[in-house]
Amino acid sequence: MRLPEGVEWSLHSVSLLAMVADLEVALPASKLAEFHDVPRDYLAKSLQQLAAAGIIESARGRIGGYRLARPAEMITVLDVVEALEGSDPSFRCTEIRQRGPSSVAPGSYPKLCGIAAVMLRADAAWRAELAATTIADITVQVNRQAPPDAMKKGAAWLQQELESRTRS
Amino acid sequence: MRLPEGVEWSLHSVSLLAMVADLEVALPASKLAEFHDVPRDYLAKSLQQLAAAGIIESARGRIGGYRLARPAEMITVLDVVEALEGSDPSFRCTEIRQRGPSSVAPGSYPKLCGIAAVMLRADAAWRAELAATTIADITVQVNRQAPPDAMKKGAAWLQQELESRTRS
DNA sequence: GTCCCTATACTCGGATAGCAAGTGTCCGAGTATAGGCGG
DNA sequence: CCGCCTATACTCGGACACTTGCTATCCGAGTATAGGGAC
Repeated sequence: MRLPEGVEWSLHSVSLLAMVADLEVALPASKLAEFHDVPRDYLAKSLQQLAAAGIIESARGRIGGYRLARPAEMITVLDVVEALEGSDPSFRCTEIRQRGPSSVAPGSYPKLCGIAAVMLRADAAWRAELAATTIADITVQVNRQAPPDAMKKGAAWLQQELESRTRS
Repeated sequence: MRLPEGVEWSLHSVSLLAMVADLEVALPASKLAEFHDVPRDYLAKSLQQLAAAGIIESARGRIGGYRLARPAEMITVLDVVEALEGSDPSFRCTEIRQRGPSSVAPGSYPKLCGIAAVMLRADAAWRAELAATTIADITVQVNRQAPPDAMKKGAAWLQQELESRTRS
């Protein structure tokens, strides 16, 4: 069981979008990919899913790109993960208890077998933990813990790249 | 992110082994597969992993098969899952924060970036939930909630299949 | 000088290959029993 | 009749195809700007 790379890239990208939200500019997928040094076109695939889920907004055209669709405080890590992975639990009960030589009438089984119950409980705990942190929390921590030099370099790179992209 | 089918099959198989532990007989993979109506050879693959992890014991030969390696109270659901999936977290941080135009000397970054911290926290919560339930808990719940008819049919089938398998 | 129009450069979006992992199956290695043979 | 030996039937264990989903890439659709031309 492995989460796709796109999850990590998306979380970093959304966090970056949150940090530049004040600038009122849209960051194109190419810049997001370059900033994180990841494949542009594949990252774009994930960004499209985030846009379809209403987490970020896309704008086409010359000064197009992506921006947050709502404040970072209202975007949880779970929102991002579920936009990419879906909301189905990782464990899927195929009801094998109802098959084989011990099977009886389907209606006589309890709704959920004990094994599925445990797995779903664990899945719920996982999601609850992801829902407890917002993108805003991430940015606060980044601003607090990231190396000052890295912050300056990143800000400088962004400012240079975004010159002549002032929103009319 | 999807858990393999083998996880479900293994949990059911281990639970069944726990319920017949008193009989002092070994259940072969073929019987376990038939009981759950799943592919025998592929289930065997999972059972081998469980045996390698020390959760169940295998015996070859005419009256061979699998049995629990220790009491069901000492086998958690997490033990079974990790025997199959490994103990690596589902999220793997590739340290993309250290790449791209904002990168600085590797030593200056905090040990764990905020995003990885959240994901690993969620992973820990998932594992903690799985570790809180033992196979013995599962069997208790099965004995309590399973349809009595199914229990009887299963017991009868087992008794017939296991005739002439009395452990010397 | 001002307005409008067109060409352009840049963007997102979906469709198209390559690869790893999950899924399913097969055959060989190993062992306890059952039957036959010899004493 | 009793003990030993061999053949057998059954088991686990690892090696071999197939399918699904993740990874990576390409090309077409759409839009705001910039420049040039007409008034």
